[in-house]
Amino acid sequence: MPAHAQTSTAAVVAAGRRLLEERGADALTMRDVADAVGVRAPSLYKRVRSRSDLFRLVLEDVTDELAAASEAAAASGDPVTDLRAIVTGYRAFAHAHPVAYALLAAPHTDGADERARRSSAVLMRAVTALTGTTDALPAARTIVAWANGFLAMELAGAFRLGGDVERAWAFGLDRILAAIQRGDGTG
Amino acid sequence: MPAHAQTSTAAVVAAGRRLLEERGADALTMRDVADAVGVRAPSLYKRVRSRSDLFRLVLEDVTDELAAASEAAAASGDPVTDLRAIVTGYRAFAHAHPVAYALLAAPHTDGADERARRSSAVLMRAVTALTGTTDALPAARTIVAWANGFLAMELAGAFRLGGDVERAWAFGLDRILAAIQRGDGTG
DNA sequence: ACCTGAACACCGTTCAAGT
DNA sequence: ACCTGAACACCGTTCAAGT
Repeated sequence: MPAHAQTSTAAVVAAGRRLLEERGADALTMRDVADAVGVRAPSLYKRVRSRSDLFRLVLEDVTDELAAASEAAAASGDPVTDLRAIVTGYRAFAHAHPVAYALLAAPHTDGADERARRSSAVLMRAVTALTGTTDALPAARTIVAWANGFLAMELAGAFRLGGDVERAWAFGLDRILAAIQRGDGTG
Repeated sequence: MPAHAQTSTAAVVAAGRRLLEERGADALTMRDVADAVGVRAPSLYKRVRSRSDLFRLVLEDVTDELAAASEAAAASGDPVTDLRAIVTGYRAFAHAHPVAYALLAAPHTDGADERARRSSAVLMRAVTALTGTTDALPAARTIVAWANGFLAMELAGAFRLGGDVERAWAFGLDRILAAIQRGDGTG
């Protein structure tokens, strides 16, 4: 009589994501994930290929959720309003899931391209509406680089020395939104 | 007769940095560092408190070198020229030491503040000359966030999907330098 | 078909014993 | 004073054996 499945890939990924966020990347061990889903560590290998594969699945889950949030945020039809909503959504997501967000900047494994394309599609659409097609790609890379860099530094505590972090965020967002729409041919 | 020292903290840190850059963060093991300096792993604990302490020392070494490069790069006296030189220097450093640079964005331990202040002093001076004191802090955070974010994405391969990365870099740098000097009161 | 304990080759780290 | 081998408590992962 075949043994019944005690868990599922989805449950393993969910447990991994919870452990990652609550106790950090180093605490995401196969034994602790197994404990969380009620099996022994070797059984996890029926669900995931390896620990790094589990890590990849967890980050894909995070990416999917971030993409869905972006899609929901960009609903006004006005490109500047939508871009503000998308980027503000990034920040809210980063604050809600700091460990996972910080890891999204880590080197991608093969196969992450399609997901990256999807997660940036909403932003590309708003940027293209703002700048036209010629500047859209470098403009999108500018705003995403700034947002990711700012949030990475914020999550890492690099702004602890003082000053007003909220003002720095508003300043950067205002200036960059204004800067990418100037069609002065420097791009 | 006391045993003679076979290595030094400097040699341990240098070996750790070499291993980190050549084989990645996971390959920086105490046993491999010990091999590289000609002792056994337990002897390393006479030089560093722990593996994470060694990691911190390695990243401080990297930070010092980056700060020195920035100081050397900012020599023209013109703030825009200096800022371009500093940020271009960040990129050259990131390309030369990709593993270490990617780790500089990681969460800081206590005591890293003074080093962070030193490494950003040159940039703060150029930004202040460009924007005046009122906007200097948010303006500096905007350009550093963009540069760090861009380089993190570049090193992570996030730009593999196509387009001209060099153009995106030039576009972002041009637009941000122009944007932070506009004194329009939005900051 | 999935689950398990035992085992393997690793880790970081400690410590008593050597010189 | 520093170095060492042995040992400890962990890892990820494999695998034969159970149901």
